[in-house]
Amino acid sequence: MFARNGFHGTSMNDVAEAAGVTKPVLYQHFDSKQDLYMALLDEVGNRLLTAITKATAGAAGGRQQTEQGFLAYFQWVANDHDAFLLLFGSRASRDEESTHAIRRITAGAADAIAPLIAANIGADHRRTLAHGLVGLAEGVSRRLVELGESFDPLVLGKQVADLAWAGLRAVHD
Amino acid sequence: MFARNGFHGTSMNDVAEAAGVTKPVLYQHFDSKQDLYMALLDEVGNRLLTAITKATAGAAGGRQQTEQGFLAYFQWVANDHDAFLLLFGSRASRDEESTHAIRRITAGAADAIAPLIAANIGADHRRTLAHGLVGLAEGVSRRLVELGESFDPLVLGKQVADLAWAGLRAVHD
DNA sequence: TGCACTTGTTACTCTGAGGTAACACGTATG
DNA sequence: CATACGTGTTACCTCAGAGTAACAAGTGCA
Repeated sequence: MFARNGFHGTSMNDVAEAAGVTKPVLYQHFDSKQDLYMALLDEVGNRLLTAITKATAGAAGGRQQTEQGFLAYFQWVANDHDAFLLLFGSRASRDEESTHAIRRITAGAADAIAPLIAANIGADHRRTLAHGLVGLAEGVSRRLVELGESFDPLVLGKQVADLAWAGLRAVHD
Repeated sequence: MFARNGFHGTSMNDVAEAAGVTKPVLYQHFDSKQDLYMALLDEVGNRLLTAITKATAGAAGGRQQTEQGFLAYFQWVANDHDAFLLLFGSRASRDEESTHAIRRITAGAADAIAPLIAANIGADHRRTLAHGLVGLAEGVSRRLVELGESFDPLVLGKQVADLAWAGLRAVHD
């Protein structure tokens, strides 16, 4: 519900009805709407980070890691469009608290990417580009998900990794 | 106000107060809060699109266009952080209508980028990568703006254009 | 001076939705 | 059978905030 209609577009009654219960039941498990939303963000975000971390850890060499990392990302998206929309969709409205939660996720993804970037540039420059590559995957995914198109993560991962890897080899201070 | 606190985090009283008037005055100019918000999105978005279009039109050759395009983007961001946050910040909550408005902007930016991509790939693949590059610039900017860091658009544009251009030369079907 | 018009303000209505109090129903336990 | 408890529901309270009605105050024109 949150993924598709946003935080403010989803009432606790909506959530309760979708869960097949009534509102007070929700409040037995979560202190507030915000609390429920945060739990959801954390859950979904951690799944993404875990997938990426595992994928890059299990690959040898920068190029392999790049491909596996993007592959894991796009598999995560393809596997659960709603999860992507919840974190990165345009409906995801955020207050102070959830903004931090999302920032933690993107920063985590960037941290996984940063080491892949040529070492002959400054740390700050590298972090900046790392966040750019996270945005690259996000931009690609948003278009496909919001248009409702299905896609092959294998193909997409390869295509985007090609661009990213070649780009990363070219950067310098 | 909308850029910093989001649509739902900003009341019409807030807007009115910031404008030095009272609420009914706003309703003499705009039919509804939504109407005001949409006018703002359109205004700001068109400024971005115009800047990019002009920049790429005035450049000769793909590489030049790439650099000038990203430069224009980052100049727009550096010049008005709030404008960026309004369209792409994490606080930007969006209903159906504003989502379309934003999509029009990103699609417009992608359209300006798409022709730069090597022609030996399918049109769909090209559009996908174009949206990815828009996301690239967005990801880079979001980090810098939300961290409140100031930056030099000239340097940043060059760095990102280097990555993008090298990446674009490497893509194939 | 007096009337119409523009432009603003104060003070109100009303609805959506978050959150809660009180109550009903099924099930283990003495 | 009766009591206590867990788990759910209905029905309510409350309040922020969008939108409006009624009213004040300055300004051009006869």
